[in-house]
Amino acid sequence: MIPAPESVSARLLAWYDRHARELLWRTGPAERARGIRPDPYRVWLSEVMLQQTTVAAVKDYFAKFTAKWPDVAALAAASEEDILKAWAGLGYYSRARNLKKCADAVVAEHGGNFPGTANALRALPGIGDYTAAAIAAIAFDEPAAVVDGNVERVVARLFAIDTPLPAAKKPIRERTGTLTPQDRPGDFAQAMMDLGATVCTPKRPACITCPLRDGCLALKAGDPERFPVRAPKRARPVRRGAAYVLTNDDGAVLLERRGPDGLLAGMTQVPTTGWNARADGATDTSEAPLPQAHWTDCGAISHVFTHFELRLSVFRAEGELEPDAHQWWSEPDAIAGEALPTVMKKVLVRALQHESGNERG
DNA sequence: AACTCGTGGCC
DNA sequence: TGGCCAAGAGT
Repeated sequence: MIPAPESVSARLLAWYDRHARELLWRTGPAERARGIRPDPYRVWLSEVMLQQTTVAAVKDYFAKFTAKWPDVAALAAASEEDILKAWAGLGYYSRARNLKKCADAVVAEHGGNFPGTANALRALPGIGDYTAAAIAAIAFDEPAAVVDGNVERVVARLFAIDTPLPAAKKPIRERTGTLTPQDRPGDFAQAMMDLGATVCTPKRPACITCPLRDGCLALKAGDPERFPVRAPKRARPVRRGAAYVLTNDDGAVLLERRGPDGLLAGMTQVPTTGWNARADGATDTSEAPLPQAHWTDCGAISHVFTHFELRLSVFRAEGELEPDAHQWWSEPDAIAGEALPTVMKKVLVRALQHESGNERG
């Protein structure tokens, strides 16, 4: 006997009314009671930031972005470079580039207002099936099936779906569609995600407090943690290369902008060997800028990307050179504002620590 | 369908 | 410690 849809949505919404998390981008219960809809711009911005990213990591970035760019027109007026600088550290940088493209499209093609249907939203850059459904449901009350990782887990358990992901995505979406109510679809979606984040967790789910425990087939089977079943993952290879931290007499660091495609596209880095996901680079100073300088070995840093681990040998030297077209000297006060991904911050910290260590020694 | 694309927190 | 995985999208 499968759980009845009306019972699931009613119990879940009642639970949400008591346990909803208060988040910057949500409207509170009082506003919802008065029929005040959340701002589609803020819903969109939060949903893009939350793609594969935790609530805790997003909070400060969301506050910074909405203070700096309070509406979609302001964001469209900003440069991609400034958006990448503000996004630095949050990861998945194609999201930031698509954010700019999407803001431009909303202004140019939709008169500065987000379209109000999942179908139209789906056509915008950086908005896929999940984000289109989430914006449509939360901001526009469309009963779209909102399926993220939380919902996949909740629904796979509720119906004891043992088909491994990603093959299970289609049946899970269909089940979610049957559960989604015509009334309060946005609250239903957010309730499913809150439930997955706080009760129906990947490890040690708190089934004793779950509003859906009566109908849950995974709990009935005695092992809710077994769901969702996932296909085995591939091994993560180690790649190697070298990074070169060159400073001049003013203490400025030589930086450069990465190309427009691939890993960390458009972001800032110190000069490095040509490491990528498929080929190692040299781990010595053979590819360093200003090769005649005295390069000091500062040791290595390690950084884990989604599908490979990168170990970079860090070298440091002092000297002057004329930056080429995509390079510049970044003064000490400017470095914090550069679009430096975390892996490059590790490189700079390693070079700096090594310098202070030498001074002590 | 399979692969690329970041980062941080958790146990 | 290292594997897991988090409000996925694009190709």
